[in-house]
Amino acid sequence: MPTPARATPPSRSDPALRPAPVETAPNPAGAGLLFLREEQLRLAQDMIFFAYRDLTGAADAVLDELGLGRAHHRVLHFVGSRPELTVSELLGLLRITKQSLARVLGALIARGYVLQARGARDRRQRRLSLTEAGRALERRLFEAQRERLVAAYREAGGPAVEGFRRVLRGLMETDTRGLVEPEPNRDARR
Amino acid sequence: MPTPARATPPSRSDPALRPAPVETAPNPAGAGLLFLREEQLRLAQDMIFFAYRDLTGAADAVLDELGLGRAHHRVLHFVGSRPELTVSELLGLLRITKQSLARVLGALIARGYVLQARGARDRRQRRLSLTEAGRALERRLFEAQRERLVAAYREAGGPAVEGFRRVLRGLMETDTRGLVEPEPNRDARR
DNA sequence: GCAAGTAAGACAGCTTCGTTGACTTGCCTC
DNA sequence: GAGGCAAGTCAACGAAGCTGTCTTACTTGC
Repeated sequence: MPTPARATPPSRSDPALRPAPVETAPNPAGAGLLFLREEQLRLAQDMIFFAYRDLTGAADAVLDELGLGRAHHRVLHFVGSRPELTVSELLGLLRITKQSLARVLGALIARGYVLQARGARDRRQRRLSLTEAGRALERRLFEAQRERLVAAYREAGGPAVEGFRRVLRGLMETDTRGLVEPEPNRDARR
Repeated sequence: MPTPARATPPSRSDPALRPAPVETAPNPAGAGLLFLREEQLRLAQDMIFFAYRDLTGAADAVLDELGLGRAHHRVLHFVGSRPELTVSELLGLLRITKQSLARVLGALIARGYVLQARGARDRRQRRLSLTEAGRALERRLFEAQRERLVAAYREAGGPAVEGFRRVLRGLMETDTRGLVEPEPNRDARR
């Protein structure tokens, strides 16, 4: 889902913009172990889009101020939470090409937000980490989103959060799920 | 969160790329009506990113085949589920500028996927809808994502889905929530 | 009936962020 | 020492955002 953009809504007014009800047989009679009517799935698509759009958008003010883009934010986010990350690991997380990353990462290094250090075991690698300024910026960006996250979790309540995680986990590709496991049976080597 | 991109992961290998544990006081003792430790929130950010990235990516094969992009998909999606949508309503949903939309929408009209018709009550408006070809394409795109959605919902189970919705709803801006209400107390006028 | 405001679209130009392919350098592993 | 992987670089391109200004057609309110 391409990044929802950053325009100020030209007409935010009042819209009664709910999705039209789908004209299907009203619950295919017996089909429903789970209410997987198409309309439900489409609603999920909408909600994921809106949530992503708005959570993302919450950090824009900070980014604009510094002349950075959302791509920079993503890099700061991942480098921040996974210090010693290598370039190719980062590429795999973001799922973009080396060239796309190079521009963004280069800018962050040039501005003194990110550090590179040759890997100790494998000196071809560049292990990435945040500088002090990088940590500070990442924190500002995080804070900008934090309120929204906290409010959503708190309003929804504990069991809802548990369900939220379960579903999101199922939406991810199987080989990515290991990155967000609750139980940290981590082993030493990378 | 800018659109996750469409590159083939250059090195998808094996990474033990979990986020590093945050060194904080291990659960601020009594603070937790809800486990809102920072680490939990960061995990949510990761999961939302990955889920969005992968759900979005599921439709790419179809889009590539037709030389369309994710922006086209978003337009087809919203026009498909909200027939008679006006241009400014669509702008409000996508949160992009008129010019950005014009390019994408223009392409879809030129290729015969989307129709415009002057509004009956207000003839300045152009109400959008899908042509037969547009409906067919939108369906193909939907099917490409459906499997993933169904699997996630089914694995997670009913209560989890309910929680998933509650949290997503809380992440959205308040004035967008009305668009995804379960109870349709819709009124006639738009 | 006219003025003001709104919906849509067009033109011009820019930026960000994605893409490809080819090539180099350094380093590890066998 | 050969082969292969990690990283970086150059060149060129394309998609999809953004800005601001302007026109046209239409509605609405006075």
